[in-house]
Amino acid sequence: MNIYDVSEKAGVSIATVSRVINGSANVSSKTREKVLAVMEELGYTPNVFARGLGLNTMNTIGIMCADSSDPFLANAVYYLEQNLRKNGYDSFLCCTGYELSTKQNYLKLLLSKRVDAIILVGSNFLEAAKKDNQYMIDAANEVPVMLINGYLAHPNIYCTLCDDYQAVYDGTIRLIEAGYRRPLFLYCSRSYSALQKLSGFRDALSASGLPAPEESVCLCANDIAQTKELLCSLKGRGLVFDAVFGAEDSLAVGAVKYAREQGLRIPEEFAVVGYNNSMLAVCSEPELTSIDNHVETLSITTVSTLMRVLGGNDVPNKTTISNELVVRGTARL
Amino acid sequence: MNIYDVSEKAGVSIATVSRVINGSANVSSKTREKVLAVMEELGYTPNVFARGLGLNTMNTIGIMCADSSDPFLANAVYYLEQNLRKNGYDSFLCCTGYELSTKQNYLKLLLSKRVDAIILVGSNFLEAAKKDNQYMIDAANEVPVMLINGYLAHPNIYCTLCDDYQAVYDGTIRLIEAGYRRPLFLYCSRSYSALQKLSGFRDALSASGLPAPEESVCLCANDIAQTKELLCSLKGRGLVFDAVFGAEDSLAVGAVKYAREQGLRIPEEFAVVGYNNSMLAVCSEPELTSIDNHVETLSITTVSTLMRVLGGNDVPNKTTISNELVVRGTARL
DNA sequence: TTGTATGCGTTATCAT
DNA sequence: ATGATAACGCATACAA
Repeated sequence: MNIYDVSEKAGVSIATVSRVINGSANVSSKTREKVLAVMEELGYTPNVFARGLGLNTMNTIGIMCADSSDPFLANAVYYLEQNLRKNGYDSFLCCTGYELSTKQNYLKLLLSKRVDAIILVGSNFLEAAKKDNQYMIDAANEVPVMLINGYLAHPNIYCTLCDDYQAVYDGTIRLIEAGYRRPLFLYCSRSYSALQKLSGFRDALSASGLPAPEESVCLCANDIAQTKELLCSLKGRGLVFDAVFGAEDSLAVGAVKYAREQGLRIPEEFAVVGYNNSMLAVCSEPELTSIDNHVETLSITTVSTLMRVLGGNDVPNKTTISNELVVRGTARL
Repeated sequence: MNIYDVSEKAGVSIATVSRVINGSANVSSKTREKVLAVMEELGYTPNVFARGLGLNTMNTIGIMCADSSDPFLANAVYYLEQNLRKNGYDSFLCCTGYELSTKQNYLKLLLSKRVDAIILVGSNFLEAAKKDNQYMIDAANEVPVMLINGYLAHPNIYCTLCDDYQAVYDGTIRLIEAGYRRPLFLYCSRSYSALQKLSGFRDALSASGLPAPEESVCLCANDIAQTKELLCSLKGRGLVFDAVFGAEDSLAVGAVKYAREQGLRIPEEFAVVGYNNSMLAVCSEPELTSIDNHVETLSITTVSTLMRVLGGNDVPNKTTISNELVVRGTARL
């Protein structure tokens, strides 16, 4: 079943059938209807490979994310897929894990599949060492590369980020102003985004004239139970803190569990702020005060930016979305 | 940059280059190495479209799920993608939403992309009306269709499910034996899986000789806060219940919040059991006793079954995985 | 408005 | 073991 079958049955040439398929104006409406009728009758579908061979595109976007079961990434993937489809693009999904070499391989693989663009979701794609980001630059030489929550200045790389630095800075200031003088910052990755948050926290301490000892920030595992244990042991070792700002909601939930175990009243004696405003925030008891980074907006913006890029428009390389502090029970700010 | 460039530079014909690419045995090792060297030097990558045109496949599997941000589905998608890739297949992701016509369209779209098989994740793809499942049967006439958590008896449709009926049946029995004589079942969808769970609950009540009035099961929204409200209003209307079995963890969390608001002690006065053993389970306070449906096993089994099908093996149409009750704080069973 | 002929980059068949 | 050449199904430049 191919274009020849249709053309034969419709009594026209394959060129005409092709024109109908591609909505060319140069077809008489009578011919068009005849052809459409035959296509319908035969249940004809153009062969995407033959089509791709000529056009060298299959209207497909490669999406890479480290782990699509992470709630933030899962949401992003969902919104991306939906919006890409609205624009007539399909999505090739790649869950790369967190290892550099794997990411590099998968990116090459996507390119070899002739995707029209690549979207990298999550700041974990940005490596600390500059040369380790070369693979993204190489990719950008072939197709547009979109970064969600990461920033890399290079032609044909377009970044959409939420202002993590500012969000944590502002949130920390509000914690301090609310009377929590010894906030502790927890994070669980050295990604671009995590480091931004970290800076925001440190700068807020400085700006408030509070001491910012090394112990006021702590790297930990992205796990509720382990976070609780960590906090217990920190407390056991004499560290004093009256609030926890988690770089992820899961860390914040761990802090809530810690407070409960220690018999600390939330939010009177102990405050907790999370990040992402995920389902965990409303699951927690009390519910988490958390920063919403507007995943949906982030995703929609990325797609619309990409569409403009593919349309040949001139587009800014960096778009920043502001976050929002959602106040709930763990911190009345 | 194509196969001709390579053949020219290597001083062989394109046929030989093609043989090298495809690992044909009929190439002298000397020639092979020469060609490989040239390919490496030129950074040559075969054109997937031309390849697809000849082979009529691109080693791609279509994955459909209603909403990749649902934790259960997100996990499944993640494991599927990983395992498919291990087997040399790429994944086309489609988030279809819950509307029938949309699902039908997306399935057709995947077929038109010439995927080698389709995996439908989640029992929400099975409609109550038999004729509404015809679209899957149509698809099965073209490529293997894999169902995760759904059952449809038809050639070329392969189902992998966890035994939801048995899991809920057993769990309910254990609740009753532990002394909770008035369990309430909450569910939030009419999917195949949800109905299985419902039957399990009802049968457990009967088997225990307990009355099973219509009010002992309740359809509600998949939302923590709304579930809590619903339970409060049920209680207000005089319904008596001392345990809640939620068809999803989120419903169970809602029940925990309800108990807290009512001042009921968990698990002494009030027990809660969830389903999926998701992150919500350990986030909740107390942590949820929940049924683990082994998403990873489910996904791995699906992929390995698919590989056997694609390999031309004879494969059973239905594989059932048993679940496991994970006991935590909300019900000491 | 319509048809003819060619190219797209492979794989596969057939010779050699 | 290797090479020449015909599909594969479509889009498109060009001709009519």
